[in-house]
Amino acid sequence: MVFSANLRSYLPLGGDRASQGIHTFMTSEKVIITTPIFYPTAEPHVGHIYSLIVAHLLKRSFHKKGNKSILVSGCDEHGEKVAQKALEQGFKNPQEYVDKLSEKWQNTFQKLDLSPDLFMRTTDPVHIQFVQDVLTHLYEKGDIYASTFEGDYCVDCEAFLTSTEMDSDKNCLIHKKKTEPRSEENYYFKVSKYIDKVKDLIKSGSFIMEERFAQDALNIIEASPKDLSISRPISRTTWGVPLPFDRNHVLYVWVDGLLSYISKASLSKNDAMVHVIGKDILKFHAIYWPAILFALDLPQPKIIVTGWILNREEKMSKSLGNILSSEDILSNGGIDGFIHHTIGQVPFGEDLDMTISSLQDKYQSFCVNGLGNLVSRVSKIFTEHTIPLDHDLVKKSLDLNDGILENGFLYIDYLGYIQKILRDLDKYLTDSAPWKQKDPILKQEILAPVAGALKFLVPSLSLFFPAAAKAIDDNFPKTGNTLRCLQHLTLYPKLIIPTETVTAPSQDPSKGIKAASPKSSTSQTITLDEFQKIHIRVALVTECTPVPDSHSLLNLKVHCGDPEDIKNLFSGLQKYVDPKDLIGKKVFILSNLKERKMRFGISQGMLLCTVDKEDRPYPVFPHPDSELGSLLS
RNA sequence: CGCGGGGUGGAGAAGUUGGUAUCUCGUCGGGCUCAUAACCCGAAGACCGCAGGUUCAAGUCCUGUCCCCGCCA
Repeated sequence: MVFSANLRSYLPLGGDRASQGIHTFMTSEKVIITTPIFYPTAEPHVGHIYSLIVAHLLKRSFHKKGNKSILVSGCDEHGEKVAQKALEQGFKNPQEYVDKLSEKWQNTFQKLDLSPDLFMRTTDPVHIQFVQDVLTHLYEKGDIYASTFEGDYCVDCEAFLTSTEMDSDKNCLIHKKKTEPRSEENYYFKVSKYIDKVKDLIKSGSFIMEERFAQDALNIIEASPKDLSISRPISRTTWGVPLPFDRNHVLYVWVDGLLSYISKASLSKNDAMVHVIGKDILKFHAIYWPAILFALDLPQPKIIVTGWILNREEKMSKSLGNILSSEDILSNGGIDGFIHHTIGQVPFGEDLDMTISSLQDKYQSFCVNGLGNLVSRVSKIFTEHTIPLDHDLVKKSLDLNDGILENGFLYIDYLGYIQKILRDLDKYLTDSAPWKQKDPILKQEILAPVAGALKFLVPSLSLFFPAAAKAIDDNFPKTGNTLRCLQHLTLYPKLIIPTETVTAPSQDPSKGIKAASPKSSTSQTITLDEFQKIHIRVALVTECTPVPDSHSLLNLKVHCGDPEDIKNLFSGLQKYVDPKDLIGKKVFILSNLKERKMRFGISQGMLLCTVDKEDRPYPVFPHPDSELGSLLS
């Protein structure tokens, strides 16, 4: 792919063509990293969180390379629509409304542990003063002029319509009403004065990450009006920053929003800037924003365009009801699974599919079964040893931190490489079988390189999973060449999925289901037919003994009314139930479960239990009068 | 013919300058029992959208064609 080389040229990961981009950052006083500022009336969803994740990842990368940085995110609180919503919701004034909303956004970020260094609100007096200073400056410079806009206005939309929003007779497609020609006085920013500079910037290749978006941007320039309308008359809305030179107008929200990147983070000539944006807002960041920065004689940013997160291949939108929220992330494994799902799955700029079950999947396979389980098995038996730094596994981990990051790895590759090392460690453990080793010294020697490798992976891991990395680091304290292990560490709890997924949703070939709303996908329904395939019967326990060599299993012999037809069952109840208490009891078993060979024998069914808060199992007992063999129905 | 992206095992994706089709998940079989029902090994499964062409050789280059998606506030 073309963009790979391009991407390397300015990400802090380094690479062949790194010189220009990296140089900018390495010599800069600080790097301002931004996400888009969000529209507060929306519910925070995975798309917003994706851009925050990328921004945080960049910040940690810059930090690793020794750059100072400040992460800016926030809410875009002005504009006609916000004012309108505030009114609808019965707020006295828009300010009260946005106060409430932005608090909600800040709380969400905090809950996800993704708070920015600077949470911008465009209603902040400092920001407003800055914006007005900028406007005054541009006005005095002659870059802003007044002009009359003529167009087709729909009274019900309260907006000028474009040709696609009207039929051939200039009727509004939404309201089916004739539009009226209207003219409105507006102020314009002279984009045209700087457009050649902007084009050159785009063509330089060090501005926008992927060539295809650069090409997009150039196409958009050709198709756009020469100058940008930056004001709205107060007859339409008063909820915005007043133009300092004409109090009958307020500033267009987009300009207000763009300036929030620097109004409090204070961009100086020696600073650098990276904007993480979605591809839908390319126009403002790739054309108007650089033009404004040129006009202000400030340094130009780099732009990282992220793709969309799609749910069943539809762009997420409220109307489709297929938005995955921050709550969905938290209740399906949390942020680390999400990070692996996004950063580890597609390069920046590509779209990716995400559903509740894919979120669960990523969390379960990478976090729980991968990293979490590895840490668990090592920390269970490892106590204390010197680290052999010459071991291959340890060397790989060290290399990853010292060299490979500088060597043109993309994040997606980098994360993949970490995963590869984790697999190597699992394989090493299986092959060298330290649990078979009776001599504690030799056992420690086998385990030492794995613990060491984990320890040295910490800086790499912390790029992506700072909390988990810290937990590992703390659990394996190092003094001199000695590594200790404090406790058996469970990094990621196993995901408890509230309802049984009877059929794997990912296999579902029906394409009609578009709105995989959180609600419907957590309470998946099955048909009666499907339920009737499940045979849950009353059975009598005839024998019950602990399984030798097992610390958790009980071996049960049961029958469903015919004493000749004995079924062999295993159940992990040893720690919780006295075997004698079960003998002679009626229980529920899943009787048509496929036979499965286990280490201790053949399992021909499943004893049904429920669990308490601690996951402690309790067998379920039928009514004493229940007939043996009768079906639960 | 508006611009752009895409069609590769059941799912999601790699596949730079043409040279043995790769990875993750899932499925099946085996191993292991330290670990969170986990981990390790192996296997099955792809007419690379379709049709032509260039070439000793095409997922990759060319032409045509069908389908999906985004943008044109």
